[in-house]
Amino acid sequence: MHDYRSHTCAELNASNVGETVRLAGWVHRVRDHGGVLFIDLRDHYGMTQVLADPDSPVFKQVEEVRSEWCIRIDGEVKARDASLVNAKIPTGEIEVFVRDIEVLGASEELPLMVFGDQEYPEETRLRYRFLDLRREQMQNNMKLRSDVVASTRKRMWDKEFREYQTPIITASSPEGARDFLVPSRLHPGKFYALPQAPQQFKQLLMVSGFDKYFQIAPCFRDEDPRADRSPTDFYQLDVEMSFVTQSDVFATVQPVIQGLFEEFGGGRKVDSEWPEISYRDAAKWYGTDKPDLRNPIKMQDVSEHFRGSGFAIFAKILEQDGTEIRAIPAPTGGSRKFCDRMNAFAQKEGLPGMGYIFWRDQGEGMEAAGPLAKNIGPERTEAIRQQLDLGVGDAAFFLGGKAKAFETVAGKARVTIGDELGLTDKDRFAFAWIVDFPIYERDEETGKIDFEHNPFSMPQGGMDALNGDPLDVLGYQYDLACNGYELVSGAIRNHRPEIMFKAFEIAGYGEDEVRKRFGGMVNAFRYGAPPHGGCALGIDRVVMLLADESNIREVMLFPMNQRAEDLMMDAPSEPTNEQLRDLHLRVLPPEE
RNA sequence: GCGGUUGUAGCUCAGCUGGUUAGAGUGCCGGCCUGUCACGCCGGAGGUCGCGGGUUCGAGCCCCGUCAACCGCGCCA
Repeated sequence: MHDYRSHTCAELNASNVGETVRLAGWVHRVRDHGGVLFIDLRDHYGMTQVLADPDSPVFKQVEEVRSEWCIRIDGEVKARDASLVNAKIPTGEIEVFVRDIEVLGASEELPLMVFGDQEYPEETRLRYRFLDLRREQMQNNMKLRSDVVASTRKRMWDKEFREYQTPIITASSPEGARDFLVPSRLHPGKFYALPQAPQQFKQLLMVSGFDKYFQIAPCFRDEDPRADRSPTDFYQLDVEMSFVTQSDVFATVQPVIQGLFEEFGGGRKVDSEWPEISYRDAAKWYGTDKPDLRNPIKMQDVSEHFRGSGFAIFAKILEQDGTEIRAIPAPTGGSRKFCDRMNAFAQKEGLPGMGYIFWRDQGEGMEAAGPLAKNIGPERTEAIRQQLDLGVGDAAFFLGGKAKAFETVAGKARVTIGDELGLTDKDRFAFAWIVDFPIYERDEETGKIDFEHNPFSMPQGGMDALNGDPLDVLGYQYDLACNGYELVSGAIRNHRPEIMFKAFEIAGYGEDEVRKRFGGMVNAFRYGAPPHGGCALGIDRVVMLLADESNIREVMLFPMNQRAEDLMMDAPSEPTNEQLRDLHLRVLPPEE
C-alpha cells in the first residue's frame, strides 16, 4: 500500500464496499457521540466520512484529533444504511471504519476556521492565507483561475499566436505608473526596473517579425491599490499583432474573451454583440469610460429645456460657457421617497444635490411632480418627458454645470439607480469597445497639454492630424468595458518615428528625451517597423467577474494588503547591512 | 497625501442616555452520549474594550491625539 493514500477523499463509492483503503487529508469536522465518532476527512478533491467506535484498535487516538489536523487513516469501506446516506457529497453512500491512524501534522487552535462560511477580516485572512486557501470558496477560485489561464493559452494558440517570455529585470519605462526599482550590484548607483507591462518588448517583437505574440505576463506597478486593483503585481494576457487595423484586433480578441466567459461563466448570459462606443459618447451617456451596459439607463443632454427657464439655478449655470444640464432617466423610479434618497446620494458624493421630476397618475391623467417641474412649467416638463421617453411611474434626475465636474458622480448615480430599481440584469456579461480616445488632454490647472492615455498610440489621421488642434486628435486607442470594469486596454501603435517625435513634441518632450526614455523602441523603428497593434487583458479581473467576486484579492493566491505589505511573508522587510553594501546603497531615515 | 468606516474573548459580533461583576455564538479544555453529517446536553477557562491622554463621583460608550485594517479620492501609459 502507498505510504499515504490509496484513494482521494472524493473517490470512494458503493463499488468499493468491503475494500481496505488508506486515506489522507485534513480533519474538516469532528462529531463525537461518545460511543461512535465521525470525522469528515477532506482533501483537495472532496470529503469522506470516516468513523470509529470502541471496536477500533485506535479509538482512543481518533478521539484526540481536532479540526485541521492532517492525518492518514486505514480502514474498511462500509456501505451506509439507506437512511444514513448523505446526498450532499459524492461519497455519501459509504463511510470508512478506521482501523489505523497516523497524525501527519497536528494543528494548534486556529485563527480562522476552514469549516463554514464565516467571514474574517482581511488582515487575519492574509496573515494566515495558507489556511484561508483551504476554504472551499478559495480552492474553487484558484482552480477557476488556473483553468482560465490554461484555456486562454489554448485559445491563443488555436489562433496561431505563440507565447514568448520577455524580461522581468529590465529598464525603467517612465511613461506611466511608478516603477519598482531594482538596484544593480555590478553598476553602483544604477537601477533596473520591473516592467509595468511588456509594452516595449512586444512592440520590438513585432519589429523582429514574430507577427503574433501573446504572453500571460506579470506586470509591476508601484501604485496604491483599489478593490479591483492589486498593488505591486498582477497578470495580463498581453497580445500584439503585425499588419493589423483596430478592427482586426477586435475580431481576434472577441472570440477569445467571449469563449472564456461562455466556458466559465456558469450559464450566465454572454453578449455576442459588442458595440463600439466613442470615449465622448461613453462619458455623455454613462459618465465613465468603463460603463456597465447591463444597466439600460442612458443619460442625455437636456440643456435646451432649461435655458432661460424658471429654474434659476440651471438657467444661470447655462449662461456660462461649456456648461450643460444632463438628465438621468430612471424608469420605475417615480416616487418621492426614491427621488429623495437619490438626491441624498448625490449630496453624499459632494454635489449640491440632484434635481428631479417624477410622473404619477393623478386621476384624470399624468402629473409631473417635484420642485423642478413647478419651476420650469408644464410645457418644458412635457418636452423633457418626451425626449427621455418616460411615463407614469418613472422619474428623471438632473445635474448641471461643466461636464467634467459632475460626470463622475452622474455615472455613479446611474449605477445606483439601476441597481436600486432592479434594472441591471446581474446574470449577464455585457461588453463594449470604448474607442476614439483623445490622445491629449489639457491640465486644468497648468493649461499644459499632455498625453491623455499613453504615448504609443497612432493618432487617427497620422501626421496631418498632429498639425491641427491637439485636443481634437483621436487615437487608435481602445478599451473593452465589461459590467463596469475595464477588462482590456490596447491600441494600434505609432510605429513611425517622425510621427512619434511630433506626438511627443506636442506634449512638450524633445527628441533627446524621447530617445532617452524609449530609446530601445524608437531606435528599432528606424529599421523597417511594421504597422502593429494589440492589447492587454486583465486576467485577475476576468477571474473576478467569472467568480462573481468584487475584490481582486479573492482571486489571487497571496495578495498584498492595502498598504502593499505581505503580512504572511513579512514583506517588505529590512535588508541586511551586507546586502546594502553589495548594492552600494545607504538608507536614509524617514523624513520629519 | 486626503476622506469615510471599523477596532470589545483564539475567531465572528452585541453592548441602550455614561452607572453594579463587559455578554452571545463559535472555537478551546473537562464530563455525558453508538448514527451524526452545522450532532446534542452539562460545566470550565479565556478580556490591556487598538494605544495614549482628557472630561466625570464614575468611561467600552463623551472629547483630543495616535496606530492599524478596509473602502474611496489623488494616483493607476
